[in-house]
Amino acid sequence: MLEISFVRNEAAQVVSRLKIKNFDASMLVEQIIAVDVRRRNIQKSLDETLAQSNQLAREIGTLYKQGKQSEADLLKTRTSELKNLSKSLQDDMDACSLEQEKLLVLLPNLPHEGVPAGKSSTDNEVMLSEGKIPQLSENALPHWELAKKYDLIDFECGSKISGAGFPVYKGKGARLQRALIAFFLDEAVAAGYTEYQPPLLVNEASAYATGQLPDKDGQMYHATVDNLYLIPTAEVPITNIFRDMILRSDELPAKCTAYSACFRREAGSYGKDVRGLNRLHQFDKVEIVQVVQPHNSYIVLEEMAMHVTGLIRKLELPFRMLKLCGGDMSFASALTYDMEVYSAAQERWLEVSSVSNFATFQSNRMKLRVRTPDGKLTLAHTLNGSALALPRIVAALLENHQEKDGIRIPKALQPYTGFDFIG
RNA sequence: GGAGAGAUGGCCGAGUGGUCGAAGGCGCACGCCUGGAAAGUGUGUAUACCUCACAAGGGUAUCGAGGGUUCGAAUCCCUCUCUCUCCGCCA
Repeated sequence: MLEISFVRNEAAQVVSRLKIKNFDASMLVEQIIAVDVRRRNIQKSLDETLAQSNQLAREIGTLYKQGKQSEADLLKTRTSELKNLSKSLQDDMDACSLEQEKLLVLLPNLPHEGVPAGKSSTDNEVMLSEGKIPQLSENALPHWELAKKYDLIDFECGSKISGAGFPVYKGKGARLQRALIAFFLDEAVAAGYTEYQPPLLVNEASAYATGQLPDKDGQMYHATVDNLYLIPTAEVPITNIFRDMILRSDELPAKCTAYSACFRREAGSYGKDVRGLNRLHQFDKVEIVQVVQPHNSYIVLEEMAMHVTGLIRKLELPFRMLKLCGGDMSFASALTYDMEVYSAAQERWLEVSSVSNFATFQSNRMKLRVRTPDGKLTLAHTLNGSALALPRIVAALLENHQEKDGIRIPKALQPYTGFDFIG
């Protein structure tokens, strides 16, 4: 959520910068400012009215103490009018604030200056492209066939137990999952992140703070009896650790990492994109999150992106790094890098990580602030990224490293799997 | 799930209707003291919004959240949330 003071003072800038995201904000900004003017006028009258009744109450108190009953009673007659007035003003004020908030959350985050214009994923900028795309033999298999052949993943069994999109990992397949999680966590800890184990179900306030609510309501599983949401990413509980906090500047950067299962309804997805591990309702992911001071958040974004590319490199997978164009960026992001690995048998790029700087967009919603050394309060910047999402990594690992009679495990992973070959 | 106790500022902790945004202590910041430090000592130390130059000054709100009683509530009443203790259940 953008700050109201910013929208008020920089309305033109808000509108022009959101054009990069193909978002026409002119009407919305106009409405917001109109409500803001109304709100401030109401507050002015409300404050005046309350000041009067406070003053009156003080006088009445003094008169009682002096034993001047009748004079006090006389003053009392004046209070009911003020009370009615302040009550109705308060109602107006509440309605106005609510409306303003409702409108304000409809505004996407402003894209960073470096974000290229564009409509869709085809307009993303390739920043980096690395690794050799393997030349597979004629009878190379896609990962879902490999998973079956080597008895690593049972999709049908998962369907029986839960439904499509809930695979059952088995034997070396299950061990590979555990190995990847441990590997990613160890790498993050080595890079200075503190490991967390967050709750997998969160309340409404948390889902709202990171922006899943209200806009992505239908994408989360909702346990309605207890009004809890299954997390779509560990970003939600981890970032919410810092909700309603004022941090000292020496407590930053706060670097957190967490493994979690992630749950996504993926409403509306279908077709070959969802085949095998490409898109699931439940999957595993290690997330990295940073809370930083505003001045260096973009440097930190680069650093986080490098951490992610380092992981992919160690897994010996061909990848590319994209800077997302305005049209392909998420609502809350100011700048996003996507990492894609090449899945050789499917002959397509798969997104395995998305690293974003949200600047103050999340911190404003969740009132996350830093006190700078000179005593001033300012909103912190939040960033996060997948490091990494497992399923597509597994897909690429199986497909790219397949050989005639099995699958080779990259060296970096071998200490974690305990085997170097799946055959 | 049943019974009880509680929730006050960064922390501890006073405060049962009146000028309380809140005593006192700790912590923190700055100053004095000191050769330097400790001790001592003085001052300051919540947040949001409005007014306004994001200054000073002023106003309003906030003592878990929401509602109510009252001229006036941290203090009384109601609802909810959370924490703790005991019992039950349980990986």
